Amino acid sequence: MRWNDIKHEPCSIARTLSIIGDRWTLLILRNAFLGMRRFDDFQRQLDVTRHLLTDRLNLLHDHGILHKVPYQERPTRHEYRLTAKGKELYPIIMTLVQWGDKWMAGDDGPPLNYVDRQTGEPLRPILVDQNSGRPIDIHQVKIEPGPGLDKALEDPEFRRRWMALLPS
Amino acid sequence: MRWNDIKHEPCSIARTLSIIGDRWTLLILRNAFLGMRRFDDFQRQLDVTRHLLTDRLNLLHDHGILHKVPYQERPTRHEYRLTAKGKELYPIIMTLVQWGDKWMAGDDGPPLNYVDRQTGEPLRPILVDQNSGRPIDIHQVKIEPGPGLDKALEDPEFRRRWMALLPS
DNA sequence: TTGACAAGTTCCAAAAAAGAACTTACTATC
DNA sequence: GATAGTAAGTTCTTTTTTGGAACTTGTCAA
Repeated sequence: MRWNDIKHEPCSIARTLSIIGDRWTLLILRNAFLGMRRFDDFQRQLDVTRHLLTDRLNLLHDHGILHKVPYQERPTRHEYRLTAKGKELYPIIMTLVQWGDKWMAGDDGPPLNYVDRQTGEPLRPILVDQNSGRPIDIHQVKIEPGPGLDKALEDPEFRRRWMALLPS
Repeated sequence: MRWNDIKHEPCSIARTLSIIGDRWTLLILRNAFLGMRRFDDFQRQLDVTRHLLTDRLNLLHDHGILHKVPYQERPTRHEYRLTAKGKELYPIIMTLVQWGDKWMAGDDGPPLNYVDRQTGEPLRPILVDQNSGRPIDIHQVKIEPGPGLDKALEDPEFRRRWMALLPS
């Protein structure tokens, strides 16, 4: 499968990764969540080529994850800010942080602490089910066909590849 | 910055992405979380080259995210199973699913439903703070220097790039 | 008028991924 | 015991993506 095809996969993970699943986009978003807004700041922090950065910022803009707010005319310069859609990526960032803090921090411990702005207490993010309030446990989760599946499975190619994974 | 350098960044997100941040690894893990274990099954489902798949499975194995369990001798064949460390990536997968279900599902709705195995109720994952039980809100989170930061900032190169982002 | 800057764009070289054929170490079958 | 089949790779070549450096545009500032 080509990378450019995965946005058509009948899978929310694949579709999400088709936008943010490349090497740099989540790091751009990390910086955005830390308050960064300007092209040059991203460029200096990430030390990637302007070419690549232009491409990724435009991609995030095209997908409505960042929007451009002019901060100067003649020439027009934009800030890149998170949209509501973009801000909802925060749980993804936080779960990445949490796993990294636990498994990738060196002997010195994690480089940044995430604390509650009001209480100053360290945050311990945990994924729970909104209905029951119980932590989501992998063994507790069951996959069922959803409304968007039937259409996708009309394509025999998809059926061939997905059959093994799908709930019967 | 080169991709191969990001594992040395003083940032848990960057370090985590140095393992799972490429185009295919999270899709491999998605399949693993759906119960997939064998090389050929991954290969058929993802339709990537064996070369790439070998590389990624070895990488996940090297990092202790998958472990190999022989299911046959002569020749030895292995199953790739999630370790405890690997299973803890589940919240990342679930938050990706959730964002994708909301923002990337077509008109037909999401392709798969995630339900509670016991009750059959749809799961609504939400990230909360384990202490307070309150949903993690981006405006509620404050970044503070952590124990691993000082060592990293001894490198003037890191300081140059990170200064703008760090809490004062 | 000259220099600098922000945000790109163009061009070329280097790295990564794709595709196909080949290899190894078996098992099963005729 | 020759032949075919299979799982998991490996090697080789082509294509795609990324990186690096130089160039462009529109503007401000000295």
